[in-house]
Parts: sequence; structure tokens; C-alpha cells
Amino acid sequence: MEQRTYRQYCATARTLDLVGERWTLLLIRELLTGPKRYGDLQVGLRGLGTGLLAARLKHLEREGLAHKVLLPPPARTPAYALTEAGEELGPAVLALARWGLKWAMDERRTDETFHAGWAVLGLRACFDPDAAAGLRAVYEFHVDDEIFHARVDDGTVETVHGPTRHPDATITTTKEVLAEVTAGRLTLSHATETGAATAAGDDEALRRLPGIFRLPAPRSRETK
Amino acid sequence: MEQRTYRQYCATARTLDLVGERWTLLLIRELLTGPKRYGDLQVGLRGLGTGLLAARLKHLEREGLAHKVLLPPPARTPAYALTEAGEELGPAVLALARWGLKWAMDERRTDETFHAGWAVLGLRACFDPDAAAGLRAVYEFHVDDEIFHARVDDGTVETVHGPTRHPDATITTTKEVLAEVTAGRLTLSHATETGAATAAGDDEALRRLPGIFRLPAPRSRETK
DNA sequence: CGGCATCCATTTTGATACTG
DNA sequence: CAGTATCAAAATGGATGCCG
Repeated sequence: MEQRTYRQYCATARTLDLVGERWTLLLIRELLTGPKRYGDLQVGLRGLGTGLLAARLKHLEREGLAHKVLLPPPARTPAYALTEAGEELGPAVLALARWGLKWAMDERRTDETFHAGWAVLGLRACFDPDAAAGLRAVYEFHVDDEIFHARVDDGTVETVHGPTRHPDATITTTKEVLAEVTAGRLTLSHATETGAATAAGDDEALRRLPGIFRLPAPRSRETK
Repeated sequence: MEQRTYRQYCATARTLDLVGERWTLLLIRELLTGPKRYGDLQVGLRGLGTGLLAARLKHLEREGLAHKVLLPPPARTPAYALTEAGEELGPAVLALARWGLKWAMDERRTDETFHAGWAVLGLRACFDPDAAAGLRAVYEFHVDDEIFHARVDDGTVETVHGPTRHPDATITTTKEVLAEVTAGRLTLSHATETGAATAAGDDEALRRLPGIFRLPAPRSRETK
């Protein structure tokens, strides 16, 4: 397998030859928030069978986009992480996400799963480097029982699964509320006012939060 | 058909539900350089059967990403064009291309097709808005018998199939040379020095050309 | 757990023949 | 040309089962 290629000497086609198969870009999306274990990947990718997951991981390894790592001491369990080449697919995945935030995030369907990590990546997708100029802050997000943090440093962001040492601000909410916020139907400030979310920590960091992550106004694709 | 969905409330997954199937993003790539007729799409997408092409086009129409148009007077033949939503997939396609330019454009394989339009889109992928600040110029590319033009206007580009009225500069070369240039193995200035390409027109436009389209240094994905 | 192999029902695709 | 119809080959999904 994997002999199916577009046979085009084109940068887009060559890229899609490597990561265009079903599930592959979503697998990379999962790894963009940090190394993940086999089982956690299965949780994030419901519907991807264990056999296909193994095949995709092997493919990414063979192509130099991901590699197997041992999680640091407390865990010491095998996991998968992106290589430099894999990490650099981030902008492409985020560009797809940016488009989706604007054109495809209508009402959540009843059978759709939702994970906090996707929303955090959504935030990263609409990070505005200019608005974050001169800001250095670490935000920690507590969503139900999951924790993520976003490290903003003068025009750059990193969004990583897991807690951080010294967050400047902490936002606590539920998956449901977070879904509404990243879909643009609810603002974080409105959620805190109604008690659906709580925000605590450094005042400046909190004040600038909505400015540096600018969600696009949702649009409809209806026949125009 | 189209019942296969990732069932994830995630911007990336929602986008890939719409355009993640095989051929779809390449079809959009073709349309990113202007409206195309059914037959021309088949030429640009060798391997995509006529049945699947029809299905994909119908899908894009149904989802509001493309629509059927009549080509302007001289031609007056049906064609397909992107809607606003479809056009906005450009950044995502270009992000994939940018990655490919850096990590995947090794030696052209003997069975790979190559079209000038792909290279022109490659140029657009590495357009540097800052370097183009204050520049207003139209470049016309003559590649074998195909013509494209790039309209640069103070930080923005458009790359369109077909000639333009008043090009500021004209670059003439062959498909083979152009392939080497966009793959980063040959610079345009070196190609003109050896006569593999000719460049004529406004001096400033020509002088700034290599600066505004900055091809990334190719990298290998070898095990790191 | 992590990871791979097997079996099988469905979809998707690729290639080509065919029609207005 | 633009597009349908048809059919064989390949990919997917889902359920297990196995082994360290």
C-alpha cells in the first residue's frame, strides 16, 4: 500500500501524497499539542480502527514526520511525537482550522465528539501576532478534567497539553461552554459574566486575552 | 456518498469533511488560478476519472465552494469557478504547498506530470508581503505555450491563468526550467544568465522579483 | 496497556466504454 | 466536449484475537 500517488511534480500534490490520506492530518492535529500515547490517539480519533492507526503511525515514522519517544520519568511509557518536519505542518493544519472556524462551525451535531484540545488548537489558529506584540504570558485552561496551556511570548504562541509551572492566568470552564466559545457563538467575557466560566490571575494577561485570539465572524456558505 | 464524516466538532475535521477527500484539494488548487473548463480540469488532474471529477464538482457546488459559470464572450463556454468560500481555501492550499516546497520537492520522478500553473501557485505560496511593500507590478510568465500572470500590489498578489493587458515584465522559459526553479535547485537569475530563461521589461520590477518570491531552502526529512 | 494480524461488509477509487 | 454508466480493484471500519 501507500503506492497510491498523484504523480504530479507539484508541492501541494507532493504534500498530499504524504499526509492527504484519510485520518493523517487529524493524527497530526492530535500530535500538535504534544506527544500522545497510542491509546490517547484512539480516544481522540473515534472511528479510526486500531489497525489503521498503527499503519498511519508507521507511515509517518517512515516518512520522517513523527517518531516514537519515551515519555519523561513519571510516565516512562511509549508515545509518538512530531519531528521538525511534522511540526512544520502546523501552519497548514491551522490554516484548515481557520477556514473551518469561519465557514463550517455551525451548530454541533448530536453525534459529534468534542475534545478540549481541538478548541485550544482553534485558539492557536486565530492567534494574532501583532496584537500580542510585547506580551509574555502563560494561560492555563482547565476544561472539565483536562488541562492545556498557551504560552504567548511576543508574537508567538505554543499550545500544549498538560499543566504548566507558573500560569499568569487560569481559565476554568466546561467542554460545552468552550465549544460555544470557539464556534464564535459565545464570547469568553460573556461566559465569565454568567458564571459559565471563571477567569483568574494577572489582570493585564486577562484583559488582553480576547484581543490576541481573534475568532472570525462565522459565515454561511449558502448559494451566493 | 458524503456520508463518511469524521463526526468531530473540530474546525479542522469539519473542513476535511468538506474538502479532505481524495482529489478535492487538488481540484481547488486548479481553480485557484481562475475558472477552468471540465476538460482542462481533467488535463490538470491526470488519474482522476471523469466520473469522480463530475461527482467532486457536484459536491463542491452543493457545498457552496464552487459554481458553474459561463466564460466571458470570446469563449462563451461553461466552466467552474470558486465562490468566496472556495477562494478562501487558498491560504490552506498555499500552506500545504509551502510545506511541500521545503520538505518534499526532491528530484522530479520520471512519471510525474508538471504544469506551469502549479509552479505559479508555488510562487504565490512563497510571496513575501513585507518585501513587496510599495511595489505595484504585473509579471507575465510565458512557459512553453502557457501564459500566467502575477499581479503584485503593495503586499498582495494574485496569480491568474492567461495573459494580462499591460505586463511590467515578461519572463519566458520552458516547463523544465521552471520546475527546477520552483524546486529551489536553480535560481531565476542563473537561468537567465545561461539563457535558459529570458526576462524583459521594467528594471525595478525585475530587480525586485527574487526578493518578493522567496523560495525556502529545501530540506530532507531523513531520520533525525 | 501497546501494537499488530485477520476476517469481512461497505465505500471509494480508477479505468474505460458510452451518450447527447 | 461535457458528463453518465458500469465494473473491478483498493481502502476503510469494525470486530476480535493474540502476544509481550
